[in-house]
Amino acid sequence: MGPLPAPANCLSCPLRQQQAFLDKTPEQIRVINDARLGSRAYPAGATLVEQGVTDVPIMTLYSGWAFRYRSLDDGSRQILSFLLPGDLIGLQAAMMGDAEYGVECLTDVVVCLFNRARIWSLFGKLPEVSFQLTWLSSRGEMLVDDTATVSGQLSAKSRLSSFLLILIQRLAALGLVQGQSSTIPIPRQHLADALGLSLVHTVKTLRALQRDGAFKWQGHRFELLDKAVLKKLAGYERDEASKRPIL
Amino acid sequence: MGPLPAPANCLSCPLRQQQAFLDKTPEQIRVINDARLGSRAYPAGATLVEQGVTDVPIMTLYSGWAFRYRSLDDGSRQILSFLLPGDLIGLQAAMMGDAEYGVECLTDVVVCLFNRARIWSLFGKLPEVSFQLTWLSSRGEMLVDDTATVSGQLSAKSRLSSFLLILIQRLAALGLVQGQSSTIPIPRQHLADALGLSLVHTVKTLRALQRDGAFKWQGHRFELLDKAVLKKLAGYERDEASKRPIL
DNA sequence: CGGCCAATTGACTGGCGTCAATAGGGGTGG
DNA sequence: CCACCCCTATTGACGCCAGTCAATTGGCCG
Repeated sequence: MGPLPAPANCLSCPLRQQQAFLDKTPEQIRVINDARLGSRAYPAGATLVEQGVTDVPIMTLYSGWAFRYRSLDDGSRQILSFLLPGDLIGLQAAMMGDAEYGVECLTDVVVCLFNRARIWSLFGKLPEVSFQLTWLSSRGEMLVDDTATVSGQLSAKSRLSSFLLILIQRLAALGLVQGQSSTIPIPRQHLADALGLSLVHTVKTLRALQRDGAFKWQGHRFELLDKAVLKKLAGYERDEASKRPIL
Repeated sequence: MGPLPAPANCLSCPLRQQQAFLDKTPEQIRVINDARLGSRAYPAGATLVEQGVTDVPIMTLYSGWAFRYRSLDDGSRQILSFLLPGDLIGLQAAMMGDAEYGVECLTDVVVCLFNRARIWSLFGKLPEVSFQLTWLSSRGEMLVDDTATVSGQLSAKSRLSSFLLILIQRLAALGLVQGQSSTIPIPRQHLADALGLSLVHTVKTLRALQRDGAFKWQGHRFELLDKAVLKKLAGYERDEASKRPIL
C-alpha cells in the first residue's frame, strides 16, 4: 500500500505477473519498457492529473489507491471511479487533448510514467497492445457506468452496499482480500462524493449497515461479515472480468 | 430523423463529410467500407444491443437517436448516455466480451453494421484508425462522466439545465440546431431515468424551468429562449470537441 | 497538553418520491 | 366520421428520505 519501490524494468515487474493480468510476450514487454519514463512516488493527497490541464501524461498505477473526479464550480465534487493497481491513468485526457477530470492519490502511491508519443507509436508497432489499450479504455467506461447507475437509481443503503460489493470484487481479483477482510482507505467524505450523498447521511447509513451486521469497518480495516445481507440490500452487482490487460 | 436510407458505400457517405468529423484518407475509408456489413433500419423502441448478451456487433449510428442504459433487477433503469449520429455503438461490449448494458432506439434509426473481426484487424492495418477507435471509446467514457456528475451532484433544476445545455452542444456540433430550436425526441420518463429523478418530479421541474423562461419544449420541438438563465441554473457545463473521428 | 481534522450523532427542514386523478393526442375499430 | 382506448404528460396532496445545521467525540501530531 505504501510507496513500494517499483522495479527498474517492466520485465521483472511483479505486478504484471499477478493472476489478474494477461500475459504479454517478452517483446511486447520490452517495447512497453522502452516507452516507460520510469516510476514516481506520490504522497497521499497528491494530484496526479489536474482537472483542466493539457499535456496529461499516461501512467499505470503501480501501488496504492487513487480516484478520478470532476470538480464543480460550487465546490462539490463527483468521484467518477476509484483506481487500483494495474489501472491506467490519463488515457482519456491524453486522447481528448485536455483533462475533463482530475486524479488524486488516496494513499501513498507509485505510478509508472510513459512517454505519450511512444505509446501512440504502439498503435503501429504492436497491434495487440493497442487493442489492449482500447480494452482498458472500455473498462474505464464500465467503471463509470457502475458509478452512474449506483448513484442514479439506488437508495442510500443500496448505494453503499452495491458500491462495497463491486469494490470488494475488484480487490479480490487483485488478491487484496485475505479471508473476509481487506484494507479500504476511503474516507467518508470521498464515499459521499462517489455516491452522490451528503457526508452526514453517508456516515449514518454506514452505521446502519453495520448494525444490520453486514460488515465491520473501522479505520482502513474492512471486514465482510454477511455477504448475503449485503447482496440483498444492494439490489445491484457486477462481476469483474477474470483476466485483464495491463500496460 | 426517420429511416433515411444509408448510402451503399462509405466513400459517398454524407454523414462523415459533415464538419463535425475528421476527414479520412480514401484508403482508410475503403478499408472501413470493406469491414462494413451494410446498413440496417430499426423502428423506434427497437433493441440494438440486449443487456447481457455476448457477441455484440459494432455499429455506427447513421441517423436517429438511441440511448445506452443499464436495467436493474427492481425494474429501474439508468440511462448512461444518449447516442447521436456518428456515435459508435457496441465497442465496450465487443471488447469486454459481453454487454453490461443495453442500447435502444429512441426514434427510427439507421445503423451501419461492421464485421467485428475485420474491425479488429484494423489494429494491424490502419494504426490511425485504431487510434481513433480508442478516441471514440474515451469519448464514450466522457459522456458517462457527464451523466454521473450531473445526476450525482446537482439539484433537480440544475440537472435538467445542465443536461439540456450539454445536449444542445452536441446537437449544435452536428448541425442539428436551427437558430434556437431543435428536435429533441426524449420522453419524460427517459429524462428521468437519465438524471436519476422520478418521472413526476422531472415533469414538474421541467415546467418550472419553462415558467422561468429558459426554454419552450412541446412534443419534440425544443426552443432555447434564454441561454443565460439556463447556464445560471445549471452550474455545470462542458464543451464538445470541435472535431472528432467517425468510424 | 492543546490543536486539528475525520467521524459521529441529534434535531430539524426541505426537496424529491409516491400515490392518485385528470388532461391530451394519436391511432384504431365500429 | 366518431367513439373509444391507450399511453404520455400534467397537476395536486402527502409523506419520507436525505440534506443542512450544529455540537460532541476520538485519534493523531506538534
